[in-house]
Amino acid sequence: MATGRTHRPATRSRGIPEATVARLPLYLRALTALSERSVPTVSSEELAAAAGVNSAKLRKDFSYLGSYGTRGVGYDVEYLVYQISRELGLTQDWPVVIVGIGNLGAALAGYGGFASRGFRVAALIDADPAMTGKPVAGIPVQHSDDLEKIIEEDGVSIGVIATPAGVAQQVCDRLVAAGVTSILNFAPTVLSVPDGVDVRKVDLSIELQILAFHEQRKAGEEAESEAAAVQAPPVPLGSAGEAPAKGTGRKGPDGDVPAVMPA
Amino acid sequence: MATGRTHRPATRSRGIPEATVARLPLYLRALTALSERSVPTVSSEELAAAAGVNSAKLRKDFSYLGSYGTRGVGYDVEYLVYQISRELGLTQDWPVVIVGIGNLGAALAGYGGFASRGFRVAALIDADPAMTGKPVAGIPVQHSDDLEKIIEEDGVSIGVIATPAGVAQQVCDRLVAAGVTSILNFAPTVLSVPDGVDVRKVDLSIELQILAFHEQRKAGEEAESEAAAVQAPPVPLGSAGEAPAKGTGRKGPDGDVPAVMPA
DNA sequence: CGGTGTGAAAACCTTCACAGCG
DNA sequence: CGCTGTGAAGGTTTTCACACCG
Repeated sequence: MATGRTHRPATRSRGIPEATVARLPLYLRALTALSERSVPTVSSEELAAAAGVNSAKLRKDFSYLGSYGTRGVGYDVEYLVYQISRELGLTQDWPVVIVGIGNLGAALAGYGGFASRGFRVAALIDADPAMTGKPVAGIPVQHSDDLEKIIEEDGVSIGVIATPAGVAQQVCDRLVAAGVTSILNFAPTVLSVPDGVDVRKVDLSIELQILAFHEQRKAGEEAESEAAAVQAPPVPLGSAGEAPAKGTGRKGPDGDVPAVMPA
Repeated sequence: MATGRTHRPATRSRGIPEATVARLPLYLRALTALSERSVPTVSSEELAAAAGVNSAKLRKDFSYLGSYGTRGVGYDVEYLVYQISRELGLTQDWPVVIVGIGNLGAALAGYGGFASRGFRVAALIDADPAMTGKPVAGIPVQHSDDLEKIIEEDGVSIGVIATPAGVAQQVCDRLVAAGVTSILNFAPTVLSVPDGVDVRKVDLSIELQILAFHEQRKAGEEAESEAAAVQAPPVPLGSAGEAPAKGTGRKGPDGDVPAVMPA
């Protein structure tokens, strides 16, 4: 998912696997909840359940951070919260800019979990002059002409792109040129960035499509055995099939199966 | 990421790796763009670039679907669009309900990429009576009392949860009880669901934390060599320590390293 | 005894590199 | 000749299972 560098031959040791990094926030959330309920210690089994993973994975993950547990007892909640926060870099605060204050951008600006964990919305930026000055979630929107100035003045290194897809790459380029090195992209486009810049994307439509895939499969499962009919093997028949139509459409490559390409 | 089942010992063949499934939507998007520009064929190299992956991976991915390319030429764009759509189950349309019409829910309701690829917002549901009947993105909000009725009448199998974390599990339970078998969760909670139900989550805060981790590492890289000072090894000294205190910030815990657990 | 920490095995995913087809 | 399709190699992640410690 992350694009830029991420490799680096591991100078000495200090190499936490990416998969583990991606789970640390989950653990942290579960631990924070425990902490709020003043639970002093927790076992890998309990914590794993709360985080929705299995305990072997959790223990292995923690083993990359160091030996922070007590055998026969479990983990000290407060202590672990602190260690994970530190590992994730959440003991410092990260100013963040959000570019593109439409529906989504506004929702993000108002998102609580944002401020809670070390992130601070340093600025909201939009290209629409009509938005300039209007407060969204208590923060006045600034015009995108000032993007570079804002980034530099505030020392922002993380940018969130919530613009339409069409302008996302331009916005990205400007952010990067101004010094941003991590980008969270909500626009449905592939961003290209120079080495050393990380991009993560969040795409509703992709998530839904993945769900649809599994959903479809569940439906097919009922009629399971060998009835290789509607959407099965990669060669035979040449029945109907009816191709797409609208958002995509054109004629309708219909012979469905290989053999010869339509067009 | 997906929670529920996903395993199943692969009854016969028909096993597209999860990682591949997760990329199909990306390919589809890139292909759709090419299709709109009336590009007839594309090579694995070109398509891979457009989708932001490398070409070997793309070819391997496609090989799980079948042999849809032409050696020496490439892939027929229209044909591939259709094959991938079919594989993902996008040739049928999927009614979707969105529960929780706050800022985020409203943004999702208005999201274009939604309707475009086979998904149809069948209903918007919110617990606030003041919202009931109010149109959001052209669709009137319905009250959550009617949740079960809506799901059943429309044959909805995909639900999107955009409620506050506190009620997400209850909403999830009701959705599942009413027949939903795929859930996209935007609330920052781990949902537990019975076997056979898929959950995917989207969590802004987690994504930001992952970025922060890499960002922090970049910063540390500048002072690289062996100056094992600030955030290094897992054993020595035993200075301050000072556990955190809720929100995040407080003093400036700096003694930093382990040795003894605070608490 | 109970639960962590971890080698070793298994599963999964990516990349390489090239045979083979159009 | 050019590009797909794919075995095989290499890497990463997950799971197992148990030694070891409090």
